[in-house]
Amino acid sequence: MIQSLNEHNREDLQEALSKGGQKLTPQREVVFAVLLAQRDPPTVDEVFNRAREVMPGLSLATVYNCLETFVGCGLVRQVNHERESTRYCPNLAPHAHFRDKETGQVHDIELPPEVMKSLRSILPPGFDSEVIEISFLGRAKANDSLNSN
Amino acid sequence: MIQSLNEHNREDLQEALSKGGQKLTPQREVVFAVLLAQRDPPTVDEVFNRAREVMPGLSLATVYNCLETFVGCGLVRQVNHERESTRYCPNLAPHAHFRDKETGQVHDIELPPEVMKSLRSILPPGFDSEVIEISFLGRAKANDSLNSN
DNA sequence: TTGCGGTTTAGACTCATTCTAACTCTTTAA
DNA sequence: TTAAAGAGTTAGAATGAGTCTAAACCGCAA
Repeated sequence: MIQSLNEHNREDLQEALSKGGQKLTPQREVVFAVLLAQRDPPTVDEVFNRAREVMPGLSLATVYNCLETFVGCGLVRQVNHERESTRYCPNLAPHAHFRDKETGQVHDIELPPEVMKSLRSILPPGFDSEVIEISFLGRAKANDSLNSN
Repeated sequence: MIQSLNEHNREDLQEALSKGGQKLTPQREVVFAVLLAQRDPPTVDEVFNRAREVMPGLSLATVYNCLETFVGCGLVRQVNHERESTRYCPNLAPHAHFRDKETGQVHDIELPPEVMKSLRSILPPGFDSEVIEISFLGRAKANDSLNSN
């Protein structure tokens, strides 16, 4: 079940939004709370359904808007896997994603700085990259609850 | 302009297809030739348009079918970038993709074995991965024709 | 109180991709 | 030689994630 944001998280959200010139709204609070509550990370549709339990009038368009706003403010990251629905994850530390072929679950994989460095080193001169996306596809045994929060 | 396949490439195609229990057809030859002629790598639509110059009756559905068949036979790789149209690339050596933020061009980046190894090493025990996708987003100066073939 | 800008809403729209059913071609069987 | 079967191709309809649009809403400043 989705709780509302605690003081700390609300302040973080507030601050990040106002830095980006955006306001804190009830809808944005709920959507953000959903993201923090269960870091699947969820698709827009999943966010929508979870948020509606708390705010039944919420519209899908608003969920898209909120998530886009969060991305713009650097609060969450988009995660794409092949052609599947985009997922949104509030983990901002550099990390890769592992997608379980069988269950479809997505796990965060920590990215140590030396790996990041070796990745950056393979770029030919003249290539400058801001974003690196790494995703694994495979099978994960047992460890079901690695990144449920 | 798209040339037809040379002996060597036709044989490769032929062999890969029959290994996968598939036949060589005129349409598959044309689509494969398009992929080899210009390794953008192209979207389905681009393949479709280029192939139609040579085979005007070709249908979009067939292009989708051919490409899917090639992927199944291990002849080409799908490349996804965010939510953009899927691209198809005949480079099977392990490589990452670099997408130029400004031009939208996609460049292949070679992946040295030691980088592959260090990537694999960050997976927690129990995680087994067959496919690793790495994509950079950024800016590439000047070197426009790095992987036009 | 009125007006304004930003936010939210429902529903229409877009567009890549998939599905479907008819058609063609090649091969095998009679 | 024809018939039946099976794979491949085709056009067009269907799907579904995401975007757009125009109207309604809300908090705030004049």
